[in-house]
Amino acid sequence: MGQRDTGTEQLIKDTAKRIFFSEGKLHATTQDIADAAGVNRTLLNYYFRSRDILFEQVATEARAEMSAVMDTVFSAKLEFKEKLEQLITVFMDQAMKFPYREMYVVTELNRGDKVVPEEKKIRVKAFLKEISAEMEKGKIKKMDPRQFCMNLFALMAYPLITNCLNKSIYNVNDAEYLKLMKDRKKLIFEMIYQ
Amino acid sequence: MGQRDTGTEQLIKDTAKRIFFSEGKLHATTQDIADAAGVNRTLLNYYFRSRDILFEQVATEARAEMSAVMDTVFSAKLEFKEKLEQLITVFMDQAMKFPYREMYVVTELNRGDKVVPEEKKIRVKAFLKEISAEMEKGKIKKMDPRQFCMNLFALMAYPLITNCLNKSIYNVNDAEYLKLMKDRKKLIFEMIYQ
DNA sequence: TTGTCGTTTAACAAAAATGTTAAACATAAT
DNA sequence: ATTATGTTTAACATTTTTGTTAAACGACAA
Repeated sequence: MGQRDTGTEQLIKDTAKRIFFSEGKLHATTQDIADAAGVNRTLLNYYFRSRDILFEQVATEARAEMSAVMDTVFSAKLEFKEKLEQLITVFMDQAMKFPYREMYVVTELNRGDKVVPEEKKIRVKAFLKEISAEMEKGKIKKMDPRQFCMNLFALMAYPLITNCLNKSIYNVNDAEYLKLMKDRKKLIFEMIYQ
Repeated sequence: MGQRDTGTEQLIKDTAKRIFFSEGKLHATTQDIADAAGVNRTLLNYYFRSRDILFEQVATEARAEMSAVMDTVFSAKLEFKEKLEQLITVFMDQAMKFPYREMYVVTELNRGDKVVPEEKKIRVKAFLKEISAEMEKGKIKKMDPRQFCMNLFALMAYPLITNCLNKSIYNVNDAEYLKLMKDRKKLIFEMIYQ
């Protein structure tokens, strides 16, 4: 029995993710993706049956990837401070590769009336508790731990999404921008942890 | 000569903006917009000639609106502290009305290879200088003033964009979410200004 | 009232995007 | 070499989205 697996299915998904998550071309068509992958568009239907299925699969995997990355950090047996440092490193590296990934998930949610699956909340809840504990210790400023979380992810993700605007407004080139983003890792940590 | 102006042109633009900027339906078609506005789709072509022209006009006006709001604050004759408070109030109110406005601009930029117009940078530059001055005074933590700006706008804009995700992750309803967002105004100020 | 002119509509046309089919191709097993 | 089976392609069909046209409508002025 010939189980050939030429890797085309994966290539298509990876290309779609690159276009959506890295290049931020949220309006890309199946033809755009096929062209970028260097394959016949029919293959998208062959492997995924329909555009909607492909797009949703991409969105589902995006959510899973984000969760996976976060969960490795969340469940690590580390002191809060170290955990936070690692979270920033890991998340920022991801966000620099795929700045628009969350945006894709959000816009796909706004498109239909899909509901985000009721998973992982447990991990988040545990992390929120760790944050509260750290506030009690006076290590971080007291506030609603959810606000702390939102602050953290906002500081990491947003500047990368608005890349093109920032470059224009602040007059920075690609290299300089990359440096600014790298510096942010340390900066963010110092900002939210005293 | 009959200059009637039934307000339809404005209605169409306002509806498009609502769908794009408030509801975050970045994939909306001309038909979607016409339906939402309760007008015949032909009118979109009558008033704007083509979809692309309408969409670009919406994007252009979005940039102008954002600039206008910011400029009123930037050019206000206020002490830095008061200016900052006002900026947060004004921007957050806007962001709560149109959470996806910047996203629309960004995705429209990513779509083609448009360049963002070389305007307003002067105002921003002046504001960056004010920030530097305030750092010298020890009022805010020393850092690249561009980082300070990015922090500020990230903290304000991001949680609203990821609304649907946050509600799910943090298990909050609409009312609670609204309160969290309102509280952020004060919280953000206290976070970046000592 | 009648004609003018901006507005709106429905019907039609064109273009763009997606989906389907059958056949060609390639590789591994027989 | 032949067969079986998964892969790829081109041609075609369908659906969706966008654009055009001519006619209907409605307020206003002459």
